[in-house]
Amino acid sequence: MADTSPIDRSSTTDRVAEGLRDLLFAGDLGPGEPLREVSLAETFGVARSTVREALQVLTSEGLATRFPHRGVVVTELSESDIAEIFGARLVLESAGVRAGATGADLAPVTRALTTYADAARQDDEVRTTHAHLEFHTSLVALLDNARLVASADVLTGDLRLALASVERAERNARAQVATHRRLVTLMRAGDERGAIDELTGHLAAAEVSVTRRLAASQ
Amino acid sequence: MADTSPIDRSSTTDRVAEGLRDLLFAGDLGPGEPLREVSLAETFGVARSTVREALQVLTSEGLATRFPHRGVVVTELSESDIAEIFGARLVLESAGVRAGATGADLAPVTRALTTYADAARQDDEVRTTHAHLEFHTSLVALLDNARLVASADVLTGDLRLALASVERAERNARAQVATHRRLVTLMRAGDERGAIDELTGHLAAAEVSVTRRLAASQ
DNA sequence: TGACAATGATTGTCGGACAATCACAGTGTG
DNA sequence: CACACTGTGATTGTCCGACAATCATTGTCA
Repeated sequence: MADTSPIDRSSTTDRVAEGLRDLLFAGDLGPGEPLREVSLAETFGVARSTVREALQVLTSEGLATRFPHRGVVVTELSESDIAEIFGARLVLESAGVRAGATGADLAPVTRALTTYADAARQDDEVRTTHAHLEFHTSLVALLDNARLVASADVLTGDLRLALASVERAERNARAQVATHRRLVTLMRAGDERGAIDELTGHLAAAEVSVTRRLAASQ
Repeated sequence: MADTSPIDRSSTTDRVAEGLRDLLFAGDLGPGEPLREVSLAETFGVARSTVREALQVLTSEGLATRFPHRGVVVTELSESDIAEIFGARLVLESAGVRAGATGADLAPVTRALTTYADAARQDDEVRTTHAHLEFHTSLVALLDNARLVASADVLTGDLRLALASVERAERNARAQVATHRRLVTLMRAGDERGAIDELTGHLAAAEVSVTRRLAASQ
């Protein structure tokens, strides 16, 4: 349990937070489920104060929500939350696409696209989803702005959380990849308008897909 | 000290965090200054664990920075940090301006502009600065997306922090107001391109101003 | 001068304690 | 029977004290 790796620079709090993130993303803890301090302290073998700090980290990332005097629960996303997340992503990613269509170095994006395509070809759902999100992050990264990338990461984290509890069937993975490849091509050609349109369409489609799946899971 | 207001729903941690924010924004605690847990606990009359939680809040807001085993210090912004902040603001606010130029209700923006102009007319520097930042936030608010507004708030918070230690001479307040008024006019006219250009120019000018002042303060 | 050890300050984590608050079940009353 | 009230247990919010680990600094010695 206490894996004291060669050089473990991370604090106990960080490790607990990481462990909790894993649980959430794996779907072991579904939205709305309470995160009790004492019980978590026991399972992780740490003090309650440490768990509290870890929970505060998760809360500041939006993965968990604190209700005063009632505890912390796994964040539940409403339909309007989903809409907000996709709206925010559109703002950030389209700004990245604009930069990409007007000169920014596209190498990182093409690299992300390649790994995405590879994962999809191998029908590895987990890796595919991850690579997909990585690709979108790479769009924001075109802006060369760590703060914006961090914001984008928070958004995708929230999404992963919402989707963890839902069966992640993305049968048309190949078609998805083609869409993204088209986006990159448009950027490379400097077609700003076209690239933005492609992105907008893709995100809109993804939003309805996510919303529908989420609604179905209740 | 313990002002038990009529209905005080806030936790001790929240109050300490708020107190710390006040100290930072007032410039009482300059960038780089350490925030010692025990000493803060004594001055606020609370336990060290409570201070730790408050410090974690400040840290997650970017106002403070934690160096493992060495403590928390007031965040110091480098020149590249400033550039990043303004870059991020441009992304968020120009998206808001786009929305404003294509139909979004401009009432909140005009209201913010009015209070800004009032403050500037009265030569109230503190209020003027605050209203100025409020105006820019209102641009992002046009997107009707709480997550993006929160991100914008963090950015302006970082800026306020950087400027707190610098003498806040904004002698040309009237000219500034005129710039913003022009921006609103362009939005109202639906001149997307023009409004974006106006915003871009304004932010660029502000960036050099801030950078210069910050460099001079060393 | 420069490597090294001793020292003091501070953080990271632990454990326990207790009041305040919440959720809920049981009780009594109209 | 509906409804307000009260008691009870669980949980959080906050406090306190403790101690090892780490860092910064100072003093020592080759």
